[in-house]
Amino acid sequence: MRLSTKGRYGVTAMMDLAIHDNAGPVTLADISQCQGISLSYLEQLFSKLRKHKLVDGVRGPGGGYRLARPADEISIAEIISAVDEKVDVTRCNHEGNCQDGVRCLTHELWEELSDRLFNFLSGITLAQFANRPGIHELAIQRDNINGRFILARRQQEVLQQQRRVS
Amino acid sequence: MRLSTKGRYGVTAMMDLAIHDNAGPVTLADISQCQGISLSYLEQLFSKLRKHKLVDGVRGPGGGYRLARPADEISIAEIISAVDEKVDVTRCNHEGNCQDGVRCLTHELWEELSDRLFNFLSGITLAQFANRPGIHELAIQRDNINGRFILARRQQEVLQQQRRVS
DNA sequence: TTAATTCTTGACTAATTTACTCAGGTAAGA
DNA sequence: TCTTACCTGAGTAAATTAGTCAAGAATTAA
Repeated sequence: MRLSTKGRYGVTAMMDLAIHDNAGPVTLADISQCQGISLSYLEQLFSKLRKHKLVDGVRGPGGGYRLARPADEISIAEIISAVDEKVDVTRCNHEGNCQDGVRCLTHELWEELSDRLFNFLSGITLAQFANRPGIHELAIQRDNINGRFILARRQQEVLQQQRRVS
Repeated sequence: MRLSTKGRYGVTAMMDLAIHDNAGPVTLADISQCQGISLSYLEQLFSKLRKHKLVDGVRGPGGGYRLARPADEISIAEIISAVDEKVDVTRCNHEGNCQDGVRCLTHELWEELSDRLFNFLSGITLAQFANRPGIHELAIQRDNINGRFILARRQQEVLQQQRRVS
């Protein structure tokens, strides 16, 4: 179990998707502007999220990313381990090289702590954050104020249709 | 909240101290050999642990480090934040520069998750690992087999006394 | 008192990871 | 066909990690 800013970026970006889940795909450019993360860096993160089947990419105009599964089936632990890429296999690989028993001992204790942490984060889903009362409305409202995102896009569509008619 | 190998080193080293707590100070050289961490790197980690009042250093022959408080009053969260040195203040510092409300929104959600994690780790103490039935006996036994640590040091003292007598 | 031991501090460095840039692709819709 | 936006990979600057080296201070044992 590891937790760095990389994991935080992954989780916050996924929260963003979850909040806008029912309003079409979200572009990385939007997330980039909102969260202050470089676009290409996000592309790398989402490449991993895609490979781990956590998001679906939708190409072409109007495309972007959406959650691959319902928000209540995606845990924080999944996101972090997808992005942070577990490393660091314990040096004592249960062979002859672990000559000192006490190392193994504290290793075992650490493994247990790590497991507890993972289980804790497995029990927390995106939905617990996205579906809280008021959050969704607040998001739409704020998007609207800033004149971007999905609502802004819808407005553009309306404008284009009006032009076509006239 | 962050969690890297540095934090793991800190926690496992502290577990080591907790296990040997009632048998005098533990030297960094011992921990270094047991855990496979370089001595000087441990010195840096323990410098931080000392500044955060988690351990006491005992100088001179027979010295080493011991816990500054009982193991049941030291939480994992304390150790990690002492060693890992919280960084990364959120970019949106509640001033005018956070122009996009959605950023603030996901930031708040992240903060909440971070808090939950911290509270979880605050509820886990060193004692929960060190005081488990059998652990302590096992540690002594293994130390004995490897002929090092406190027991080995005691044996040396006995031998030296015998020399004095003869 | 002297020597050995062990903590304590600081400066410096190699390796790794993070965060980012650039530069080109490819698929899908208008 | 043109634009949009995903997708990929190579390369890079900055930060962090992990470690080395060297000197010094406190304490105990001889």
